[in-house]
This record gives sequence, structure tokens and C-alpha cells, in this order.
Amino acid sequence: MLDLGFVRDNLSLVRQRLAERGLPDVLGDFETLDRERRAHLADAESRRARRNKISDEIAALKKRKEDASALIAEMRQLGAEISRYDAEADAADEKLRELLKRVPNLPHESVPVGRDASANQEIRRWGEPRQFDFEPKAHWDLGPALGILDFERAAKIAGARFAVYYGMGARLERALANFMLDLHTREHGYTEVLPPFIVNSATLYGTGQLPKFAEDLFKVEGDDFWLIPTAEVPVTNLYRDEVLSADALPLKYCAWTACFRSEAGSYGKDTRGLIRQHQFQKVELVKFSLPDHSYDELESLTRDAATVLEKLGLPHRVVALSTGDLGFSSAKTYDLEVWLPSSGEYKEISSCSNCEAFQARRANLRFRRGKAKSEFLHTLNGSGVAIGRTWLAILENYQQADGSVMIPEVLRPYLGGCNRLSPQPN
RNA sequence: GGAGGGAUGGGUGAGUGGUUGAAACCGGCGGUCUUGAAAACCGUUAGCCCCGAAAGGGGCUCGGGGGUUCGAAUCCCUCUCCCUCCGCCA
Repeated sequence: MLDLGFVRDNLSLVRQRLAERGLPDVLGDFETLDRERRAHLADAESRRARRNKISDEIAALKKRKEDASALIAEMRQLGAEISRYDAEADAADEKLRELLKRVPNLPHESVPVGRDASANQEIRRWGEPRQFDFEPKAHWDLGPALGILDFERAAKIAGARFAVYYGMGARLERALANFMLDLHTREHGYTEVLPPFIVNSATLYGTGQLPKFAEDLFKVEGDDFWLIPTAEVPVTNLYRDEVLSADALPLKYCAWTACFRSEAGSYGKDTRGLIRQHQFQKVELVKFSLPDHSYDELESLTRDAATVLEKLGLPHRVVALSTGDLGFSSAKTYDLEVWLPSSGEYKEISSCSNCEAFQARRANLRFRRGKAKSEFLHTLNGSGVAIGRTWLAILENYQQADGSVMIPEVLRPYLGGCNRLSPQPN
């Protein structure tokens, strides 16, 4: 959520930055609503002040055993007025809140301005796409041929956009999770956390998925339970309604979780293979930072994620998202895109964002410097990285002419020394 | 799922309708004393919102929401969470 006072004092700037995101009108009639709300509030509060005063006077009279019936009559009158003004103030407040909840974050000044992904800016590349002396296959052909991946039985037991892994395929998924967690905890200073995969709606509101994006989520019927679309949701909410000490920051967490996404509205997109699934596993990085350092923390978080791909020898590039491509809660985002030989293009495998105080305001995440007044901290998150997409990137990038797949050096200890996937029966 | 008990400030914990936003203790901060520290003593110590340039003024908050009342931390209803016992269960 944007800061109410900041919006009030910088209306034209805020409108302009939102327009850069492609949303010139989200603020609607903010000024009127804001003015009305404050006027109604003042009406109600001045009556309350009067009521408190009279209440004391009644108490004093009663103590002296004197007659208070005139004042009590006035209190009755006041009570009625207060409920009327309260109702008006509540209605205005509710409208303003509903409006503000649906307004996305403002882009940082360093974000390239543009209407969509075509304006994204490539920052750097790592690695050279491999030259194949044969026609590289897609993972959806390689996996089933190796006997480690099965879409048909997954469709039978769950539906489209699910997969079943067998043998070394399942083990590769687990190896990747362990490799990433070990790297981030041992070399990058993150603390591992294993959160619930189901959360309540307040938690989803805190990170910005609700109220606007409910249709992207899976909801458990009959309860206020939702499947998490990313570990960012439970981990960022860990300190909701708490005040942390400034010296405790930055806090750095990494979490392995399954992620569940309805993928509503993506019909026909990435229908083949593992690219877009209803369930996938991911190692997520989350940081709680001082506002002063959050952009440095974004750079280091992005590097931490990229290190995973470097160690695995996967060619990739870093892209700064343009204003029009930014996620709802983010002020600045770098995507990591891994090279996929089958499609001959770079594909998103990680998304690293600085949400500044946007989520902190929604989730009431604060910190305090010494005795000073508490402030909202900055939250960051990024995939470190998506495991399913890494799995398929390894198959495609390390495939051999005979259909086998070489295993990157760093993963071999996690796979019992295995250096090559060869066709296996399942 | 059934029965019972609970939720008060950073912590422990008093408080059953009217100067209680809240005793006391602990902790924190400042000070006195001390070469320094400890101890002792004194003082201080919630958050949010509205008006205001500021000084200041006002409002709300005793788990959340609703109700009773002139007035609610205190009474009633409801939801959430925690604890104990029973059942079920990885």
C-alpha cells in the first residue's frame, strides 16, 4: 500500500508514476474521498470529545449525589449524533481503503519506462549458449524418453499442468533443492526456514496477492485457507505486526516450498512441458532491510540467485523490468532468464524485487532505531531459483546426441556421484 | 470433533460499570552516588489516527467484531488464537 500522506501531498507525481505503469486512472477520485473522510472524522471526533467531557461531569455529580438528568439527556442526544457521523466516516474510510488496496507500488526512478516487456532492459549476460552438432530436443521429449518424467499419468491423477517424476528425475529435483539451500545458507548467509504451504487471507493481503489477484490462487473450500503461490508470502509475513530492532537488519531467509498457481488466464500459454505448472518447487530468498540499504540488498540478492545458475553452468542474462512489466508490489525487479536451447531464447527462472515499504505498510512490518519512532522496513524477495525450470534447463542444456544428459559437476555429490542420466525403466 | 480454562502495556500480572490508558513488580532509558562498575535511590518508559507551520489540542485502542448503557478493560453475543482433558490421527 502506498503511504496515504505521501499520496495526498504528491498527487500529481503519484499519478504520473502510476501512468508509467500503464494505470493512469487507478487513483480515481482520491482527493474527494480523502477530503470527505477527514471531514466526517472531524465531525464524529468533536462529538466524542464533548461526550467524554460530559461523562466526567456526570461522574462528578453522581459522586456528590447531585442530579445529573439534564446532562444524561444531552448524552443521549450526542450518542445518536455520534453513531450517525461514525457511519459516514466509516463509509468514507472504507471506500478510500478499498481504493488504496488496489493501487500498485510506484516504480523506482531507475526503472526503465515502457508499456510492457518489450521495454525491459538487458543488464548483463553470463555464459555462452552451447553450439549443438545435433538438433537439441525439448525437455518434454527428453524427460519421458529417459523414463524420469510423465505428463500422461499426472493428467490422470490430477489434470493438465501437473507432472510426475521418477527415479533420477525425482532425485534431481531433490538434489537441486539441497544444492540451492546449501549454497545460500553456507555461502550467502541466509537462514533456512520451512513455512506452512497454506496461509490465511490476511497473510496474502500483506504481500499484495489479495484482494486484487484472488483468481491466480488456489483456495481451500470452506476455510480461510489458501495454497501459497510462492514462499515470499509466508516468509515476508513472519514478522507481521512486529517491531524489529534496527541492528537485527538485514534479516535474510531462504525457504524451499512447493508453490501453487491457478494460471487462470494463461490458457494456451506454455502448454507443453514443465514451464508453467499448477505446482512447482522453488527456493525463495527473502530479505528484511533498512530503507537506506534496500537497493544494495537488491543487487546482492540478484547476484546470490545468479550464482546458482553460474555454479550449474547455465547461460543466462539479467533483465531490468520496465515500468509496464512490474509486479503489483514491486518498485524494481530484475528477472534472471536462463537459456533454453529447444526454443532458442532466454526464459524467466527468477524474479528479484525490492518492494520498498509497500508490503511493510500492508503487513505492518516495522523496525526501530534505538529509542526513535518505529519506521516501516523494506522487503525484498527473489527466486533462488525456480527448481522446475532449473531441472528442465539442465536437461536441455546438458543433453547429448544419444539422449542422455550430463550432470553438472556441483550436483554430482547430491546424486551419489552420478554424472550422467541415461534411459531407465519405470 | 467433545468438555473446560484463558487472552490486559517490552515481560510477569492487578483490575467486575464512572478522574483507569490502565496498579505493582521486572526489564529499558536518564540521573544521583562511585576512579569505574555493581548495589541503592530518584525520575522516565505504548501504538495509531485527525486538526495544526509549530507549540499544542482532540480521538481511538485492554485478542478481533458486534451489542447493552448517559458512560464498558469491566456486562451480553460472536469469531480467532492459546492451554488442559477426551476422541481421532502422520
